[in-house]
Amino acid sequence: MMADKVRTRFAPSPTGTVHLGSLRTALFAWLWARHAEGDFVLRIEDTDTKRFDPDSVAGIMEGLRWLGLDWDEGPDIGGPFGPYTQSERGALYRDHAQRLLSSDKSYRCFCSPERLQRLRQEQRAAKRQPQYDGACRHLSHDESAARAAVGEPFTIRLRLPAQAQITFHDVIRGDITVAASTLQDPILVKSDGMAVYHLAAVVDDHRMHISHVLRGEEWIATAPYHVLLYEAFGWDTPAWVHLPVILNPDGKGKMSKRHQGERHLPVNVQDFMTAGVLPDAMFNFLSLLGWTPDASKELFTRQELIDRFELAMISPAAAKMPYAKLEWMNGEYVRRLSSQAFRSVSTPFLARAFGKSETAVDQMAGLDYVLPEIQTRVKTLREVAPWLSWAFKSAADMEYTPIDMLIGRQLDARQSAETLEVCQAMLEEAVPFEPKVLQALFRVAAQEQDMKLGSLLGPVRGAISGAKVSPPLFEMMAALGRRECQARIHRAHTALVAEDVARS
RNA sequence: GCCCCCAUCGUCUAGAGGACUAGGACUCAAGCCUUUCAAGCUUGCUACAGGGGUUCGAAUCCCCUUGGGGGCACCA
Repeated sequence: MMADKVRTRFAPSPTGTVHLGSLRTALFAWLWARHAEGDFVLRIEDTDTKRFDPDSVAGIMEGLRWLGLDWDEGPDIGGPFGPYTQSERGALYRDHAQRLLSSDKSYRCFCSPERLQRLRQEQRAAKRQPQYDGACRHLSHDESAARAAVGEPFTIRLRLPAQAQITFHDVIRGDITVAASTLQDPILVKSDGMAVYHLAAVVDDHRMHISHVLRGEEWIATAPYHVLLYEAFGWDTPAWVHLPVILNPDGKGKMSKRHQGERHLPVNVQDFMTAGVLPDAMFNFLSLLGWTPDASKELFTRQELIDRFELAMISPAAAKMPYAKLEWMNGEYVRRLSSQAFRSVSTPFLARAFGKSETAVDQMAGLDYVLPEIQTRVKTLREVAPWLSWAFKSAADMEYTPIDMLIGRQLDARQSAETLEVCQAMLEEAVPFEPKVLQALFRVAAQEQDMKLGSLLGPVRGAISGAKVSPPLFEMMAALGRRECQARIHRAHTALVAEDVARS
């Protein structure tokens, strides 16, 4: 046995993408390994061939890398205790099952799935706990061996020892005691010869020297089987750490997509990636979901989180996923980005939103005027594009409907048109065509017209952006350039005049 | 139905018997700032699920009730 080195693992089954709850489990396991300068292992649990999705392994790795969780051993990089994919470890499990069989700690069960299902139904109907009735428990060695030799299909079940109750220690919750009467001899090996999770996970965790098993609390109910298996093999158990589940925002059940309806709240790692959540923000946010390193603050660097992480400080209570807080935190991280960094992380989102190549977006020099302004206005990167739709159009594409967007506060259509005329005339004077110069000019104009700056700017904002709400005007204008601004104002003016005629 | 886990503001949480007139953050509301919308700053609202114990003293320990969650597969 190795020294008491901390070794944790993340052991997803490749049946889809990484779910929020799994991601948090992976993060905590990683934090604990890094905190203790131990190892973090990635293991793929694909013993269920029916549900296996070959593409999902890549997705899992992509998600972990995105969050910044690197693994020291895993299917792609190997390691001293490989292979790290359970489907490649079948012989090992069969060998261990055999050991249990020879020592009579397990037995062959010839019951068909149909019989078992019927049994469960009857028990449920009788309001009793669905449980294996132990039909094959006392088969003689000879009969068992003979039936197997003839080729009759069988599973292997663990023979639970006779004891009143089983107690194990959970790092977060303390001792948990379960009455043995609620347990049944669990299947270890399926009739196709493949190990079931319980066997595979226990054998692997032991062989891979996992010191702390972090997993969701949905595993508490089956933990006694694992403890009993360790006992049957004569091995020391790892420390058990059952993390609380993450609930839907409405508190109804575990986080899942089906509960979100039309709202499409992000649930899988990829959802958060496409929503434009920053990995650093997600890392910070997820760390604080169930754990508080310091009650007086919310924003922590990765290193601070690693340094302070403590398993025993994790809350045992399930939490409803606080999306609003994630958004807020992501906004904090967005605002802390340098202008350059913000531009580069936004580029892919802009390219996708406007159907352009990233290079094309990169070449739009004018964006540098407005992007820093947008940086304070978004919480996620996906929100950047809607602030910039005006930048990806030409004057000819501008549509001013409803027309109100061109009408200034306390002005009518005619007055708004006149305002545009004044501004139009002014644009030639703006040299260079920069936000500061434009601002100075417009302030003077507002004074001369005896108008509030806001009123004067209203129609121009509409003309330039095609909306009543937009990024700061002068930055937009500088981004577009003099010619384009003139063209838009002209077009808007025409629309206003037409409106004025229609109204009178 | 049975077993297990959990329970502080609307939400995420601090709190490990006295430092609690229960702290922070998000959300929400108001004000300031202001070029629309944000951001920023200031202020405000709101909680120990209920009932019994233990104790000089309980949000903190115990029990019951209630509520919520998880589990009860040849899935993980």
